[in-house]
Amino acid sequence: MVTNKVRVRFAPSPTGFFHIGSARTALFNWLYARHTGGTFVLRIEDTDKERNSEAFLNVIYESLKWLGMDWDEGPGKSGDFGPYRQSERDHVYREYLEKLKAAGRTYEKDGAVYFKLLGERSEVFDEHRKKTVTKVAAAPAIIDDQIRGRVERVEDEDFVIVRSDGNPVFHFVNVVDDIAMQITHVIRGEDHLSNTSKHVELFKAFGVTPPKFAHIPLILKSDGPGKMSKRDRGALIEEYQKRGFLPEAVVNFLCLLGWNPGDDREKMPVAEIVKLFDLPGVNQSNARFDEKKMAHMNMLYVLEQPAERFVELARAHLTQHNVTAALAAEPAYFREVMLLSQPKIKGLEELPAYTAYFFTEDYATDEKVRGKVMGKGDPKARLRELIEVLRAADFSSDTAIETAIKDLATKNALGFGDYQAVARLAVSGTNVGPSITGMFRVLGRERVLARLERFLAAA
RNA sequence: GCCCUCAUCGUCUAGCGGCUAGGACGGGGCCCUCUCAAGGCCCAAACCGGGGUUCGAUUCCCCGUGAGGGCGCCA
Repeated sequence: MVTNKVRVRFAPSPTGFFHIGSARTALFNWLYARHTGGTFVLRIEDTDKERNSEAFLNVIYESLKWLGMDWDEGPGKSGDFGPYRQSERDHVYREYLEKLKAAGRTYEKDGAVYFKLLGERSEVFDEHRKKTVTKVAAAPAIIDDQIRGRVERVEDEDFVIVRSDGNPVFHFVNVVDDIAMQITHVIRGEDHLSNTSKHVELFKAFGVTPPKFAHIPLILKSDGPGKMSKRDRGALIEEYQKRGFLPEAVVNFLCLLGWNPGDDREKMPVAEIVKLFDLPGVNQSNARFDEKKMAHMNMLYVLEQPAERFVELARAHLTQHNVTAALAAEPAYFREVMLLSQPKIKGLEELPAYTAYFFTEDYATDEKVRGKVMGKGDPKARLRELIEVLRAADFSSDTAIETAIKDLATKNALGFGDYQAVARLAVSGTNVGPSITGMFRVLGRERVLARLERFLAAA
């Protein structure tokens, strides 16, 4: 069965947490598959038995699902090219190894199987590795790269394809599976570019035309030298999930690291990205990770969430973080508090602190703010006036409350702010929060009056 | 050390021989305003260096320099 349909694969190895760089590689593969109407294959490269773990494997599945990258073939899916875990494909590797042996392209040394390059051999002392190695004067491998153009590199040393313990190594299984799974485009990080000459030699040895390669730029750490590593802040996908980032914001941000639609657009729905994404649009230079820009993108998505979805997201986030006081509240009240907060926060992670005083009478008071607010005029007198007015005020809408306070201020030749500041301090303990009228309306008359009186008594 | 890749504001980037070098994040200022945000307007901020090619280079070529990657019986 030969088709010209695009088949791409994302081939992570479960040896660590799911990294932002891996996520973007997955994303570019997924986008390309969806853009071309091709097939997105998930293949697990778990040939290193020592370092693999099922826990990490689940993190990969969960992260991909969370980001909305569904795979067409792979673990948990049917497919004509399975199994999709390399640990279960030993028979395939054995079969392909025989082909290489039959072609006289292998030899054994120290119990390991080596792939034999074609060309003149000579012994050379390698300064870097401090040992003598056998160099092969091979013809350069041609890498047809969709992003970098034609790249030539000479592979000049035989390399191990099966370890002495019998397990095949990455370069070998990677190529074998790309052949067996009929992969048409290999989209991966630029850190693999130098290795690609090994892969090209293997493809040639199997008599197969190599797939198109596309080596995408790397993501560099935001400060300091080198590429992003798992220890860097912002490196782990599950961290974004925990912090309440919206997956569509993460996807949108990630796709902009090394790609752009060709114009000024940045915030785009994923369907639009799928429509516009193509390999020639991918940049060639590495990108530095910028947490602030990521946070900004997230805020844009928080702002535009429909009310019901936002409340749902908020509940999920507070549940994940065990914010019991909020979760115990009446659903209708919870909803009002969250919707009041939505336009004011940059991310879900602000929610617990931002809304705490709505769900407890035991909220802290910011002493710095207290000092500032209580030092101006006669705040206690204003509180007393406000309490009087609120006892009879209409609490059914923000504007009704606003009118009541404005009338009071006008009567006493003061401004709205003269009442707002002290009332906010009394009711929330801080100077940060939603509009005072919204706060009053949601908290309700009883709660507001109780808090104002309690504050006044203690002042 | 050898090999590969890359190079525009601090950062992400647009530009594909002729532009006042555009946008976004971040920073600064002003406006709006019940706090804090958000938002609106404005400002500062870049073509790594040197040679070519060309009437003309940010753009094409070469050399430096810088950055990143690879050189495992890891992936």
